[in-house]
Amino acid sequence: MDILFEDDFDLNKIADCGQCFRWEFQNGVYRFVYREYVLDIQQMPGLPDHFRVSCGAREWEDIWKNYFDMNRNYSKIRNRCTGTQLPLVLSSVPSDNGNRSASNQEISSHGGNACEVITAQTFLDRAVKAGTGIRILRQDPWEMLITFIISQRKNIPAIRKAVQLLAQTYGHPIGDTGSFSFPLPEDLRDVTAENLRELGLGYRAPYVRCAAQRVLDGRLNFDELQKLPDEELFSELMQVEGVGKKVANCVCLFGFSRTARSPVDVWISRAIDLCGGADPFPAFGDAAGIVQQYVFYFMKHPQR
DNA sequence: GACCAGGTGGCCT
DNA sequence: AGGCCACATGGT
Repeated sequence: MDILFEDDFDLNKIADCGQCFRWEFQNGVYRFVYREYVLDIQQMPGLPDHFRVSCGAREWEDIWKNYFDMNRNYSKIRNRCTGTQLPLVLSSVPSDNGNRSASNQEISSHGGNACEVITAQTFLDRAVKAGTGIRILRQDPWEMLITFIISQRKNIPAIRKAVQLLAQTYGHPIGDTGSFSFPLPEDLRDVTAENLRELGLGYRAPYVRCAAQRVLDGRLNFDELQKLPDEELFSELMQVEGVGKKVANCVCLFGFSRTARSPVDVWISRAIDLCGGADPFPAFGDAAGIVQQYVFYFMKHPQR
């Protein structure tokens, strides 16, 4: 089935902005997995708004439209969040080191860093522009909890590998797609922390074991958590061993679609420093998490 | 072979 | 409340 998207939708950025670790890319086609569903999706060459998906209209409406957060207007949010007035804080950011002018190459080859001084708002505006096309996926809360527990002190390729291994080992094949489901708490009922260590999870293994146990014995109930306001949801998630502020906020944002939450990791922490030291994200209210995500992408792709 | 990665919990002032 | 530190492992 072919679809025309009117709003922001850049598959490269959606996949590569550090929110999702279960996508694959092959021959121009992206694959996403949600619970028992697998979607292959590709942008039609030369037609930026046209996409071809492997599912029919029914599955798109029932599953994937929600997964891709298609009921939210991202271009409107971008317009509302740029050009606003923040306190004037000057910061030096590395300037466009992706260009290939001879003089810049010379500077960087001698270890020097060309910098320019801009305001925090200019920095944020550039980040939003660079991240245009990102959408915050509505992923499975349990999968987000485990994934972001695993994510701590790992880089993104390592997270992808660990999550993939976890699915291959304790999930199950989905039809004949070659993809695997993410293991449910029941799938981990008889899996020990030692078993999980064998996957290379290191000190995170008992955290994953503990999270599964909390769901199995009813102390963690995702249907109940859905009903809680942001702050209470956040505190409940913080009760899980190995879940601190950052992971709890990631689960709120990516698993419960709480876009007012803005996780602070090492990259966002650097961005906050560039903005003068005060966290600028909460001021964006319900869009805080979305702006944060644009900035996270921008920090990792400064040349765009 | 350093250094770092979408951090957290515990212990110390 | 805030500053250190160990923690397991793999990517660059």
